[in-house]
Amino acid sequence: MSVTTNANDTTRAATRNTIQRALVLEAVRSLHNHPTSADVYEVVRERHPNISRATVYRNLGVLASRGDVLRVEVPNGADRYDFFNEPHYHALCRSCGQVSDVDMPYQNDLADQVRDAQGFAIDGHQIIFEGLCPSCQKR
Amino acid sequence: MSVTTNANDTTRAATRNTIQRALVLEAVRSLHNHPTSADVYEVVRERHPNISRATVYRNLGVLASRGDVLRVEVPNGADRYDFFNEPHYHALCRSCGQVSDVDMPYQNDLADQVRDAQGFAIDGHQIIFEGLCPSCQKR
DNA sequence: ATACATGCAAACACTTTGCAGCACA
DNA sequence: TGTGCTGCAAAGTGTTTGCATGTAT
Repeated sequence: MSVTTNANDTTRAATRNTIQRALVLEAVRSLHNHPTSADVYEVVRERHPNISRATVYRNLGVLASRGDVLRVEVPNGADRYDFFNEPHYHALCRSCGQVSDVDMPYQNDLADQVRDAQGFAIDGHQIIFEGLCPSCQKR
Repeated sequence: MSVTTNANDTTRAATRNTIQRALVLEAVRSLHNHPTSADVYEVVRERHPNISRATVYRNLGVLASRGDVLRVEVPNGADRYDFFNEPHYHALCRSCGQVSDVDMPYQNDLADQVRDAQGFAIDGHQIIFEGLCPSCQKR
């Protein structure tokens, strides 16, 4: 019987483990400050100078859709990435745009408090706290 | 005594009431679907064809900072504007990007539940519910 | 009269995409 | 050995800015 490739493994799409992808993942895991794609690019480039921005963007996308990293979509700013993958909330600095994790219980039943969502089928939420980060408070 | 302009009125910066600004405000007030700047531009252009995008952007900024309209900064999408200026929450359609108001009590004391915000001075928050809008549910 | 506002175009920040060649499985 | 991935460049989207001119007050 000729089984072509690995027809049994339907759990994950065929993806390749390239050096670039591994370096991108490693960079996000090592940077605990919600790096932007530009931050990741700079770090990866130290070890792999020829990598292109497009590859970083593409791999951040792949890793995020796999759940290996968390994409934090910041209003009016570059996306940021988080090595921490449990659902949680973020604080955004109004002044410098820095993002931090916020330690607060996850509100699993928040949508229950919604009285009317104009017919939307709500399946998730995010909370972004706004304020000033420690260093911007001092200025 | 020569009082130059209106030196007594220190409450508001000197702004001019231009046709363009009035039309932008009117457009946001008439569009109850959280228009983007592009939507506003299109509407204003019907009556004032020569208006430039830059003027629309500048006026939306002025009106938002005055509090005449509410700017809704959507992650990964164009800013949207709301004629409704009380604090409230929004729902974002994952599929088409449409934004709707959500009827839910405003959580004035939400920040009290934060155990640790890494030293951030939190002064506000936003909640964005995510899901599918009515028309995208049917597809 | 003067300074804020406009229109235009260019620049900007961030991200995606088309394509030819490369390399992992 | 094939197709997923890469690097490059170009294009795309949304927004801001420099500058000369215009206009509300």
